[in-house]
Formats: sequence, C-alpha cells, structure tokens
Amino acid sequence: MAEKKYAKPTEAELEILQVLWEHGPSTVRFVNEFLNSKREVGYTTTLKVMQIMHEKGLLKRNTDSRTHIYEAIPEREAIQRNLLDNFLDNVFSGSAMQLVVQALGSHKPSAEELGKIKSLIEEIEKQRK
Amino acid sequence: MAEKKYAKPTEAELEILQVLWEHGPSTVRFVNEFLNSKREVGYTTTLKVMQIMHEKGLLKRNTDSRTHIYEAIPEREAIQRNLLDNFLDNVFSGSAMQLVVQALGSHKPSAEELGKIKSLIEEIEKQRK
DNA sequence: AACCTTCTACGAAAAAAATCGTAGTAAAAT
DNA sequence: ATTTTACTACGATTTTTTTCGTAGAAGGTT
Repeated sequence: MAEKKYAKPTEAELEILQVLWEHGPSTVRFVNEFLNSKREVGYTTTLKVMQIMHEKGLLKRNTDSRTHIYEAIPEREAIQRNLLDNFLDNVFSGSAMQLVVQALGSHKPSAEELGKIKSLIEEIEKQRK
Repeated sequence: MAEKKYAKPTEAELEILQVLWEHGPSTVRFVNEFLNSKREVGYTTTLKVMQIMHEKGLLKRNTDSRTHIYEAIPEREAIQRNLLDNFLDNVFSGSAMQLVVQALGSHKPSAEELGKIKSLIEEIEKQRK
C-alpha cells in the first residue's frame, strides 16, 4: 500500500468536489448555487454534505469569518486515481486497456488530444526499453 | 438520445453482472459461490439482488427447471458505455482525454496493448479526414 | 413414505446516502 | 434599535441499497 486511502466520495460529494476543483475554495452558498444551475438542491442539503465531507477529511475549511470557506483537500489526481481503480475493477474487470478503447471509441477526442495521447504512448514505450 | 437507457446498476449489481459477463448464464448458487470467493455474502442476498435485477430488466431468466438460470440482458458494452459516460461526468468533468491519460499513466499497458491502442488512434485519425 | 437438502418468494430489517426543517445567532439594512 | 437577511449547527426524515430470516414447495435419499 503505497497510496494513502481517502474515504471514497459518494456521488453527491463528487458533485461538490468538482465545483471546488473547478473554482477553488468556495462558500456553501456558491457551491449550492452552482449545483442548482444543474438540478434543484436545498441549501441546507449542500451545507450538510459539505460538513460531512469535512468530518471525513475530504474538505478543509476556514472558519475565520462567519461564512466558512471550504476547500478540497486530497489532490484531485489522487482521488481520481482511486476512483478510477475502483471503477476499473467494478466495470471493466480491471482491464485499463478495455476502458481506454471504450473511451476512445465513444468519445472521439480532438486531433490535438489524439496527439497528446500518442506522445504519451511513446513516452511509455520509451521507458519500457 | 440515440441510446436506450438501462437502469444504472448499483455496485452489488455490478459484481453480479461481471460474473455473468464472464461465465455466461448461471444459477444463483454459482454466482453466489463466485462472489463468496471474494467476500462473504449470504445466498438469499444474492438471490434477492438477482431478482431485483430481473425486475429492473437487467437480467433475464429461464424458469423452466426449478433452478432458475439468469443471464445478463443489455449488451455488456452498452452498460459499460453508460457507466463510463456517467463516470466521466462525475469524476473527470466529462473529459475523456483526461481519463485516458490517467488510465494509461497509472496502469501501464503491455506492449501489445499499446499497439492496439495505437492502431485504434490511427483508425480514428483516418476517419477524421 | 419419511427425511434431508436445495430452491424460490416474500417481507422486513439494517446500513448508507441524500434531503430538509427548525432553531439560534451574527451581520446587514432600514 | 428593529427588522430582515444570511449563516451554521443539529436532528430527523426519506430514499436507496444491501442484507438476511423464514416459510413453503420441489427434488433427492434412505
């Protein structure tokens, strides 16, 4: 176990993480309004979830002023990696290859992105030698 | 929306789907024993979940003999695609590219697999012209 | 035939996740 | 200084998911 293990976020928590990842440290109000642009959620619902996330260690918060500011703690990439591993096991029986094929197949990347992926592959091949 | 929408399977359901995808039509007993090789699950638990999946339209079953045989209905790829789309939105803000990079980065594929991916990319590039 | 094992069905309990109402307090507006 | 608005905390409810016990029928065994 080289990796630290974070509590696996639930879906509601992930929605919130995305907002924080995207916009940086934010207030509950901001996050809630953002979520509401996609679906209806009560303010106290968002507040509650964020408080729970704080307890779980997914968020840290600054309580200096009355309006608390929340921030995602674990590295975005770390969480994504964990979730990806999990997803891989659950859905693709652990085959990263299959997942990549599917992803490339159904979400055609732009030419530029393809380029990036190609160079990434070359990287890997180089290291392999 | 060109795609038919299947009920999104829960994690427990996914475990079962994987067994059926891997081994084809099976009895509850078989599936349960398989699951038990990884973690402890009661027989009736597995039975219940499979019955629910049947109601949801995730499994079909043959009840000719007393021991029913269950089988995954929607195409494996269809479900995987749905879940992947979902996962992509939830975790990578919809960026397939980011996901692929992460996947390639942390789960180094074999040389052979890399080859496959490369030719897949060429395919896509060709089509693009 | 009597007994034991193996199924399914059903219902319900337990656990996990999501939602929200209410109370109380701080800050801002009038 | 009163009133209105904006927060947090807390507790509880609702919904979803997971788990399992019990009953009864079907099939085998002895």
